[in-house]
Amino acid sequence: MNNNDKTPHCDEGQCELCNMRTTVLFAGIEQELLRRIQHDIEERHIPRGKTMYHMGEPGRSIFTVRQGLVKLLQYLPDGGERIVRLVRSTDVTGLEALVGQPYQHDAVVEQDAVVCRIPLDVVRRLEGESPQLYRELMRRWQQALSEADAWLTELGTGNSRQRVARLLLRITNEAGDGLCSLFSRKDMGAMLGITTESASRVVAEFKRSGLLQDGAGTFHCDRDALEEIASE
Amino acid sequence: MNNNDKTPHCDEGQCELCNMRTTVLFAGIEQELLRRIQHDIEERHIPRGKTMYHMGEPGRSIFTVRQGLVKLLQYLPDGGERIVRLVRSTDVTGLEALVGQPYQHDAVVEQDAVVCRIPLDVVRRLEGESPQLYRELMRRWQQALSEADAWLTELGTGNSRQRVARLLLRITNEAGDGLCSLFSRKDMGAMLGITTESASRVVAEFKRSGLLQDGAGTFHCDRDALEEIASE
DNA sequence: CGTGCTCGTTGCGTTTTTTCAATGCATCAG
DNA sequence: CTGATGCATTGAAAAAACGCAACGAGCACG
Repeated sequence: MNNNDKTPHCDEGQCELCNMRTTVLFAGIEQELLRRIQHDIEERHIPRGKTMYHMGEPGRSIFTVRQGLVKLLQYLPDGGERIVRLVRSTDVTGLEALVGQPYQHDAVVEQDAVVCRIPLDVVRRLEGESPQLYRELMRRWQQALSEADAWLTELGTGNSRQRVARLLLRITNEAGDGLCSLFSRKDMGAMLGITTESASRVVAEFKRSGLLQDGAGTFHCDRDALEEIASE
Repeated sequence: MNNNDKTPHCDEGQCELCNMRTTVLFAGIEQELLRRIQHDIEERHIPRGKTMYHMGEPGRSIFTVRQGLVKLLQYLPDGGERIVRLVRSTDVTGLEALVGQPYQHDAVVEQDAVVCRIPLDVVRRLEGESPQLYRELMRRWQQALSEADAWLTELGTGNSRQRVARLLLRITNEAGDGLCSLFSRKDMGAMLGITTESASRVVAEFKRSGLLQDGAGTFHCDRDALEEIASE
């Protein structure tokens, strides 16, 4: 169904050579162990708009994101959708599969992504041999939980100007230069619990007042001014 | 500082006899193992209003809740507070301690609680001997995460009538009889991201229209009507 | 080149929520 | 008993957000 770009195993570099080896899930796993499982790990290049997995589907794999950005969606009784989390480089998603649950979200690629799909039974095999992995999994879980809490506290409270400001601060957080690429107004609304129009109005206002400067695909944020708004 | 009611070890029943043994964290742990650690597990009776642990404190224990209800609080830049999750019977909280993080919330008792405090090193000892425990911990983590997502999707979206209705459905969920004890309007507001007054207005309206019937401390909810409102 | 489509923006009237203030009720200490 | 305190409720005006519609820019497609 998804005719994504698949490769049977990492071809840009074996897992043991993977540039993210020290930061991602398998940090601390012995090379020897890693070599044995790398053929079962499938690297996928997934373009914007594609769905990695669907809510309710039985979870047979977990995914580490190497590049790009993935949004996790849940749905309201009335059909509206809400983005509950963003998954980016070095994050893991689909962890619910590990405890036998179906996927809890639709995972939709927001920026072209490269992910590694790790089948459940591979994780199981590793678990048995490397208690390190447990520690690493727990860290990921806690990270997701922290993210969820922050999402609720920062992005789900206050008026729409504050929410948009906090969102902008959050997505420019990593790079200190205040640069970021913007989400669609619809997505912003779904993240902040406001309407598309409200998101648009605030963004437009920020642009007009120079807080947000357009620049070839990416924007530049006046972080100081935004922090002012975010915490007033 | 907290002069809570402490007992050095479970006195109402040893852990191996604990009535919740099959449902809580140690489900599946061998009796023999359990016997060796039970003296390090401290049962606490904590009255309403007390704080189990504070945000930012180094996490040295995790807690299983046996009775009562605990709310997890986070704070906004402007000083406002937000309730991000509720912890109740058979739930575990303070898991962030397991990955070396300070507590992420203030944990405040909402209904008189009985909790078991499990020091980190006890968990560590068990981890080494019983891989079962990992499975169980992951389940808890996932549960907290699901709860956080649902909180965001259900309680953080829609107008105040819908939010209150969903909250009521949620807290009457377990018992099918539609009975529940109500939170203060302030807490409801902090859970739903609305003001105390808005929460009060909606509750008062529900009472007037018979959706919510007062009855000696607890209330009775018309779940059908509430579902109607929640999903309109 | 025109057509249809999506998306961001903006206007405008309506609805919802907030904010500030006042009132009533219960509890508790002295 | 009495005054203080905390909490729920309610009113009224102001502020914020929504819902709907219109418009224009950009883009793919035939």
